[in-house]
Amino acid sequence: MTGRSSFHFFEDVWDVVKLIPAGKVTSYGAIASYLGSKQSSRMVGFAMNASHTRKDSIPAHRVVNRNGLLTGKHHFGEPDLMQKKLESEGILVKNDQIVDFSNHFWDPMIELSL
DNA sequence: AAGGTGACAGTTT
DNA sequence: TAAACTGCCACCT
Repeated sequence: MTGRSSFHFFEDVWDVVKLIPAGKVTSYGAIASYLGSKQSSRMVGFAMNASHTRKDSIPAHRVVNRNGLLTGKHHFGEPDLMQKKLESEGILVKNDQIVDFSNHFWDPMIELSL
């Protein structure tokens, strides 16, 4: 490694997001932490924004902030589309917040560490 | 080419 | 206690 920062942060983020099972959700910070840059949670959100430019279907609706709040719902075309998708997977959302968030939380650091 | 932006999170004042 | 600042790194103009 001669200082070559070939970090495809976005691709790594998308790869993790695609591994999130239906009915589960995770946070930006959890993904960033899994990638080794827990302070880069903002980039994870930005990667979600860029996910629209990808041909691959990124389940961005399974990624919320650490409060379980659907902060990115505004980027799904329709404001309620994110909530609909989550509810369609069995996740109950109330007032833009995931009910029983910790019960549906999927930590890549743990699940992918096996 | 350089600067500003962004769907967060943690720390400090 | 709550509010504000900083860190982080790729993408867009």
